[in-house]
Amino acid sequence: MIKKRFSKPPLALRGMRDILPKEQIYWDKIRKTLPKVAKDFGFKRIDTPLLEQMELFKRTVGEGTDIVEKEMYTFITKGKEKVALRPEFTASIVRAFLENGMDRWPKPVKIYSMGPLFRYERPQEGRYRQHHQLDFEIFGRKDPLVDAQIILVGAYLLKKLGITKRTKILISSIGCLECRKPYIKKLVEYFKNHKSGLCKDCKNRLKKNPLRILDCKEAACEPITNKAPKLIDSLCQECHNHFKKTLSYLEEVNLKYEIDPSLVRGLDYYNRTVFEIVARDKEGNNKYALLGGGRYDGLAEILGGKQIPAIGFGSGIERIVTELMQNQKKEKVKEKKRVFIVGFGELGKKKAFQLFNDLLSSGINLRESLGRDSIKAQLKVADKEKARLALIIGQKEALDETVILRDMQIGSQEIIPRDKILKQVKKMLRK
RNA sequence: GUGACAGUAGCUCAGCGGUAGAGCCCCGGGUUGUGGUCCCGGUUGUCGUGGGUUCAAAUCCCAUCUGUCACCCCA
Repeated sequence: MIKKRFSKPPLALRGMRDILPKEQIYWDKIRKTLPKVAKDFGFKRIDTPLLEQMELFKRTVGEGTDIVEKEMYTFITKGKEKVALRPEFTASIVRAFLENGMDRWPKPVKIYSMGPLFRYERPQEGRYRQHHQLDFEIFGRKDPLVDAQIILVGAYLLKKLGITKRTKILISSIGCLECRKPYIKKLVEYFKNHKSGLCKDCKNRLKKNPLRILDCKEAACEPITNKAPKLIDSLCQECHNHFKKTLSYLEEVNLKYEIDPSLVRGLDYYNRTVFEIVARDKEGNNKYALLGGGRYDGLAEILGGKQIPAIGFGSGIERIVTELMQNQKKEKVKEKKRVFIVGFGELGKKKAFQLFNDLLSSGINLRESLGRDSIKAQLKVADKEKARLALIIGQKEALDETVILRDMQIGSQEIIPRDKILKQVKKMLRK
């Protein structure tokens, strides 16, 4: 018979990975923290389908862009419908918002979600085709206090996760369409005048995506981008005030921020406040964004609803996990007080199995390896599992209704009557 | 989508035309029923996949897939 190992089929699963138990402990921490943070701020959970009509994202992202044409995970179903694996949360959530009449809910409507997102990209570290994000959105309020509040949610979340140390809040405003259009004209003009000094990519961006030039990392471009007109300085009066107020609210809750005019959102539906919380390395350089978001007052309208002001952020879970793993020294201190059950011989195994069952709801952290025969092999596993105590039952103990209680640290042991064992174990563990 | 490099045991890797290897992990044992150290033994591979060159390919060539890095892009 030919043994053929089943492995991930090629092509279709490029950029997909398995998340193993070792990493899951950090995911658990996020899964546990998220609802608590949500509750503290009054956010309710929503889950939307992984699949949406391709049209939804085409409309929100804008047709003809790289995002739609080469980076969206799209396919055609048996029923010949064009669908896309969701590339982001916001569009799906706004769709759900409109479809479920949430604009009639008491405002503000605060919802959060967490789950996989997909992009059809060439994978590299930290950029998988399936990745995961958590997401917070507030609908129905255009007050700048809400802008500050959503940033506070992000900062609070990171704090609860224990990764405040090397983070920084970056904030900017990209204004509204009215301030942006003339600004982009001005910007393009400026870059055209300095075109010779720009790097090759930026010359390209000049036509396609002039805003991106602003955060080009090429040394050659830096002096030019530094002196480029800033969107922040071209805001209309209303947007300017909104930004000022947002900043002052941040100060009220002691959030330190840095204004970063190079913050750009790739999508048109964003307006006014944009922000990121970035992780920094030991030297203080920005490594990558842990979360990022912004205001999108126009998105609901794009999807055929009425105008609904909204703001939110998303956060890449893989990156948070990376951060958590780096702080891991602190995490793993807690050593579990484990109790290991050993049974051997036919009768001993039976009684040990029974003891295991009896202790299940006692709150004791139990382990066993009763599938092994020898007492030696079982104690070996007990040692590997760092058990504090071992409860041993062989033929003799089974008949006498007793249990050997062995202290794995000292190596001492005593014989305890079966009906006193729970009490004795608890007593020993308290020490 | 473009370019560079890589893929050999569960993991880290050596071998680079002539019988497929090491360390770690895993499993078992070191006489009656006791772990950590030590000692002994064992399992594991279509050498990523397909084709070609050759008497002979893990080794050379081509294609392909996957990964890593950089670019494009970054919701």
